[in-house]
Amino acid sequence: MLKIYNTLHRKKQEFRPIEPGKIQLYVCGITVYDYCHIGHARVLVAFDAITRYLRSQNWDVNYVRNITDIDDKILQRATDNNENYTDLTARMIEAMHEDERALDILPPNHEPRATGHIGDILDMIETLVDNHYAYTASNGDIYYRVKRFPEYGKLSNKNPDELLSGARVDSDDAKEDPRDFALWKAATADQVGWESPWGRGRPGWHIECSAMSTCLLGDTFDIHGGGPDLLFPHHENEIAQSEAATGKTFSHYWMHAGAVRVDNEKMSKSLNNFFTIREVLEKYHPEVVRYFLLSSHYRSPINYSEDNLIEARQGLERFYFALQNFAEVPACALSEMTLGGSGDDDDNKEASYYQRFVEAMDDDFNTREAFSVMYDMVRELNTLVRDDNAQTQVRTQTLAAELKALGEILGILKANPAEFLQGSADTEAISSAEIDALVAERNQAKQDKQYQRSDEIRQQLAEQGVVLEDSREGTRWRRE
RNA sequence: GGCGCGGUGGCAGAGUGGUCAUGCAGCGGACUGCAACUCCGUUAACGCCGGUUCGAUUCCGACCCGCGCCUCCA
Repeated sequence: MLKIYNTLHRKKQEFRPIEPGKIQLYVCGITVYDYCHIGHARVLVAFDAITRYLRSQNWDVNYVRNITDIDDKILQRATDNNENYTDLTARMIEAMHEDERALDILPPNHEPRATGHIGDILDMIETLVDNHYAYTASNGDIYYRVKRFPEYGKLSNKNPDELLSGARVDSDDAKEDPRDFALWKAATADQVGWESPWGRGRPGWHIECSAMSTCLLGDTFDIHGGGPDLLFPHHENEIAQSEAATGKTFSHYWMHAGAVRVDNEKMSKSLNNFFTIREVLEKYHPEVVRYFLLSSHYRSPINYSEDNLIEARQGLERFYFALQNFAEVPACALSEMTLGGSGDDDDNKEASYYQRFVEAMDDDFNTREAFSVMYDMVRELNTLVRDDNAQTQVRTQTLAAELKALGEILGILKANPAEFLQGSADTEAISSAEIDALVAERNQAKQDKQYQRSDEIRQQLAEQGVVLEDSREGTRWRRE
């Protein structure tokens, strides 16, 4: 039974789909005015693992993740760069897609753009105006009338009256009420804008998500997700807009990822202490980044630091150490996964590794718990490999296949083990060819019982961060 | 001030009313020409104070500390 923590009710709830077997999922995507950072990566990776898992359990997931490609920050940045805003967004969208491919993030089913849905946005605003949930202000902007939506604050658990007295809301003279927010902003002829019944203008920040989600998923859908800082006001405003416009419940479940911190400090645009995905990937293998992001629960705060990334790499290496004993790991269908931890096939009382994995993931996507099941598999696998014999060969192969199949659900263990452990040569001081040559020389020395020379070479390579491992099959090496 | 989250062994990080998380690191042993990998064993934790209970890290209450949101940010 799948359980999901629902921000709306602040508790874990059994998941009940609107339509059996189907999940309509909307996740707030990126406002494309800059490169994606590690906080974006967390949301992307979390929902990537979640959708992969749900699909593995035969849910028909319709995953929509939008791109906000018109917004004040975009216009500001384009002005600063002295370029057309569409050139800026096109470049950033391309960069975002590169980052996603690098992290092995599967594309969503739909990736709507705000500028592609201006008509839907205007339709929704018109409905809101007609129903007095919105009004035209003296400055030509159209604002949402928060006072008319009594449930305002239900997602972020805020009292509307207290929001009114909250001094930090800037009181704009044009607004009836300081809590009101813009649905449409008037634009002059020389500014970016679209024609509308209320004159030329552009959409406000929150309306595009209401319009696009309704357009693609219907008035009511199953799950709405996003980053932690979108909870208020963005998601609260989405609810206000959509539920006022349709008169129906907007989303049944709300999921929010935890914040990413950097060296134990809040990461934010204003503190300018954020790392872009491309910066991070220059230093760490994409799977290390994925593993790091999935090694704590998706709702917990997570701390981006050198130490934690190194630890993540070491954790991932344990999987690859086990897998490198196989020339090729066969594929394994999830329906065929039956192996349990006892090592005894007749023992049906013990839950299989796969059952335990599913149980962990069904519990609000507990990826860390899922990893611990996989580590149990690693231990058994290593033991089987060490005590290699004819009786256990089938189980060994099957276990390796199952491990890899589970890794695939989380988007890891897809690399070639040797390549993963050897690292990428172009960023390293010593080339693979040089290493191979030294290894060959050392093996000759070993054969000649010239152990002093052999140790010299080991030492020399160790200083360059290369570790040698002798085995029956020969010497293999990896970069630390 | 309002709302919310959390404090677990050296670090990271799950979980549970009563023998095990897990990973990294440490220690002892096996393996190895030496190592690495691996395996076996092992050390070590549940912020503080009360309460409920036969028994609480786990439930309840108070307290202390940290963090987030309330303003653009995933």
